[in-house]
Amino acid sequence: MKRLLIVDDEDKIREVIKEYAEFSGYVAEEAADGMSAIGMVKLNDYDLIIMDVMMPKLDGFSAVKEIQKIKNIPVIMLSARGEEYDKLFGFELGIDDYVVKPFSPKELMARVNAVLSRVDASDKSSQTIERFDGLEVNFAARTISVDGKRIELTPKEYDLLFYMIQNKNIALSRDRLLSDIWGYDFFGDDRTIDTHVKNLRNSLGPYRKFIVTLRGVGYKFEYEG
Amino acid sequence: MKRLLIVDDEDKIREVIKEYAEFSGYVAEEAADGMSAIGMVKLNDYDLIIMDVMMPKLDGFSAVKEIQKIKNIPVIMLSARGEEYDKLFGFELGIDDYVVKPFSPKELMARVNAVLSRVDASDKSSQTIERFDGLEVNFAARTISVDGKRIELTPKEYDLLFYMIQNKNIALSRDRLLSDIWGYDFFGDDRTIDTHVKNLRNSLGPYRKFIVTLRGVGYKFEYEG
DNA sequence: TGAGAGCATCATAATTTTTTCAAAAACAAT
DNA sequence: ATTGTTTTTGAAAAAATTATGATGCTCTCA
Repeated sequence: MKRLLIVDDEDKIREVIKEYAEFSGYVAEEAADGMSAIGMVKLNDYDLIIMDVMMPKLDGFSAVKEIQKIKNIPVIMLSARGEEYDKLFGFELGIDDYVVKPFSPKELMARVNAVLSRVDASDKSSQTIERFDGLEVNFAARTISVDGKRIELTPKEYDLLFYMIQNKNIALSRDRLLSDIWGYDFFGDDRTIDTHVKNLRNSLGPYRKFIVTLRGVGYKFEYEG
Repeated sequence: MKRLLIVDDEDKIREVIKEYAEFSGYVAEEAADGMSAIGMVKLNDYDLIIMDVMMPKLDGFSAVKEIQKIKNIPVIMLSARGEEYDKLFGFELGIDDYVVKPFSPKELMARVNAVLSRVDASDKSSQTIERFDGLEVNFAARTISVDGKRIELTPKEYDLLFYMIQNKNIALSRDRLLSDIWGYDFFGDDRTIDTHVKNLRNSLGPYRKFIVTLRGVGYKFEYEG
């Protein structure tokens, strides 16, 4: 569950955003000015801050500046139409996106989702590595390693391996492999697959054994674990 | 190892300061006037600048003003006794301390230590610098340096590099790069990316190796550390 | 308004990958 | 064991992809 901090001096706007944010599955807290936003950031952990530019006491940019000294939190700035800001200036402050008022809550949430997923994606912990004995496959990084050693594959080898793993322990006919990996419009020889399987097996070294030949049918990635 | 830049038009004074600075464990470089100081700041990264007020070509205050536009570096000003300056004016420029000539090198170094430790302490949390071997990337300042040397990138190169780093170790398809960096409404050639990757690689010198080509897919910033 | 920077595009060179094909090997059934 | 069928393999041709260098366009700044 992600927590958002909404900073705007207009109660109504905060309300609208908060409501839609909660509807979208976020937990939302509010601050009415930059000063109290800073205080709240010190006390709590937020995943993202939505911050208005124009506010009494402490404007949005200054608040962001202070906040970034405390914690590194993604920020989306709200600015009124006609207010011109130097995007570069924003970048320096670590601002992730701008949304111009008036905006639709839906659009704002789309931006929130986008920023958060971007952050998540770069978070190492979300890297899904699958392990099959000494064979490690990292889909996101598009890498594999065999007994701890990085192995480079050709594009088709990756495609083939990834596809077979995603369908592990399932018999895969040549037809199916061809149409799913090569595309329905592939115009070539059945036996092309055999060659790629051969190459892939060679690349996998000892773990070639996971790729099983199904005579008369095709192949299968077999692993029970 | 901290690097100092000593800016003074009098050779003798520079010499004395440099000697004592190195004795105190700093790396010290020299500039004889404001102009060349600016040039050196552009090229290299310094942790602190010791700057004389009275200098030919470009006085100390003006030089600091320019330098602060480029990088945020702590400054200690040297001024002759009798020269009256508005301290507030100095504060606005981000000057951290004043030392009045004639000074003892020991006193000056004490001030240097004080300023640097103050900066270190306060800056820890806001440091958005990432290091990849000899490649330093400062997201906030939108600067990079290669083996300690400041490198200028074009806007697109920054965008590309920053995006790739934020998604390091993740395979990035050309589609994704295009839509996330150029924008979903970019209606251009895939191969445009290749050209920018080429430029970026050239800018990164030895660290071009971090940008890996993923044949049939796109690129990836690869760094394990 | 002229110089320079940055960018998109393109043609070509350099490189890698894919496909093809035929011989050898493996297999399954008689 | 023999035979017909299917798979594996190695090598070479063909195709695809990427790197690079050059070009012209646009925008900015002096």
